[in-house]
Amino acid sequence: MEIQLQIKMNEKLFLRDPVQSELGKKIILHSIQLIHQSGFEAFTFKKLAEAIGTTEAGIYRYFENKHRLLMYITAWYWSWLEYQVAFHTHNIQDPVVKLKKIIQLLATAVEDDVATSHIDESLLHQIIITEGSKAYLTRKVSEDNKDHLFKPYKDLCAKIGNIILECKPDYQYPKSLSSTIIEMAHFQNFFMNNLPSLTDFGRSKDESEIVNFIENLVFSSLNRPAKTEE
Amino acid sequence: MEIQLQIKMNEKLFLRDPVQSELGKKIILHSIQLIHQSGFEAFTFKKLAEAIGTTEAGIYRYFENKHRLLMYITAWYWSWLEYQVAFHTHNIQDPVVKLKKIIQLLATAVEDDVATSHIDESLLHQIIITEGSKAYLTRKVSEDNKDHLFKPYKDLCAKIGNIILECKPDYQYPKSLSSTIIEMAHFQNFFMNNLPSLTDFGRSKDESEIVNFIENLVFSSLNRPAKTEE
DNA sequence: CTTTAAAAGATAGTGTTACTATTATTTAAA
DNA sequence: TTTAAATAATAGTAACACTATCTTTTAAAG
Repeated sequence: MEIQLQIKMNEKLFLRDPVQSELGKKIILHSIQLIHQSGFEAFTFKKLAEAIGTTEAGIYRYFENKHRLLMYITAWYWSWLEYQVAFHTHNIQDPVVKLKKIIQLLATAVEDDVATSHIDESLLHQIIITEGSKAYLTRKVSEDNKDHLFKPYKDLCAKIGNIILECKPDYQYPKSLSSTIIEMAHFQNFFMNNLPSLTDFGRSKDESEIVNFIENLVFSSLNRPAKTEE
Repeated sequence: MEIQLQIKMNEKLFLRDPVQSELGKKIILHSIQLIHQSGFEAFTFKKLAEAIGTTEAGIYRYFENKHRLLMYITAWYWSWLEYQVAFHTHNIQDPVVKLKKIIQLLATAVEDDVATSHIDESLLHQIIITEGSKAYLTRKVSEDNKDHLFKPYKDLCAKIGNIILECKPDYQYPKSLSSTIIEMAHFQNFFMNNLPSLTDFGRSKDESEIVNFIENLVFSSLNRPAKTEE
């Protein structure tokens, strides 16, 4: 049985749909590899074109510029992750168990998903950790947001927020806690590997400790006894 | 009484010390203004030179490139904030009160500090929210880290970590919680203003709600009853 | 099997960015 | 008053971020 997973992307993310052609798929595949290798700053359409064996102009027919390409791959990642979440939490009743599963999915290295041949999810995960926030930390956020380019991220955040509310219906900050979980899963990973003294996992470099930390944080808050102290 | 606050910066951050000359101070002042106006991506040494009334080559005598300049102003900010923390928590005994004060300092807009004439801290605070993480989210982190360029950030993180331990000596993740507080104070602010659906403060756009959220999160964790549930 | 259109490839060109180098002028200390 | 340091002025280069145009290939439609 061979199943190919297709994620429908917002059309504003590209000029020509990359999944519709060989060249398009090569662009995605190689841009992930190149960005992973040398980082987004050093990544250029020229290098990408050389890696693929096409020309700069060829890439520009698919993506307006490299920032839009980054937007595309991050949006793809969040969509894919939402699918992963749906898949792995399916049939789980207890919202606490669900939420733990989600934290684990967020904070743990992913394996390459065979259902998407032109994308290496484990590389992508690494990229999102380092480059993901650059997709929105720009002056064009609001503009990009109006084009709904962050919808996958927001959908995932909303979904996690709802599960948080299932755990504790009167919790006041489901969305903020949700975005905190997402961001911290990545930031703590980046810090652990690059600025270890900002974390408590610098020695072990063990992702499961990030899971423990986030679980501790989240469930302390959600299991908190009704207002007495403070 | 007029007191000027001087922060000693790591010499690797610059080629020529900007606080030692008028031109240098202008570079800092105007770069903060320009980055605040149009963002770090759009910021160039040419524009900066024009704004100051000098030449590109003039700027290059002070800073190797614009990334180093960003490193400089972020490092300056964290040093200044550590001083603020020391100042505002001085004479406070209760570590919980201290920690609350720190959360408030991190998450709340700062007023311009008159003791530093060439720097507008309120603009700087805005810059750090949007551009701060770009200082370390690069391929050069480890290299920059070896030059101790992140020391101010790490010092602040360690300081907060110690106060966390004062609150709860057996807490397992003081450093991770500390970096989480710092990052979330900024990220939730960015989200609140730019991608409000990722937070629960999109309506009010009230910074004090960020303070409440972070306090809730932190003190749930620190007041957590000794292992029983979960 | 041929026409036609779309996609891709090849090539060239432009303005901007990120620098480096050189020389002249100002300023400020010896 | 000399001298050195800092600054200003100017020029130049390689890479980057595009845009334009034209030709060839490919693939669908008639």
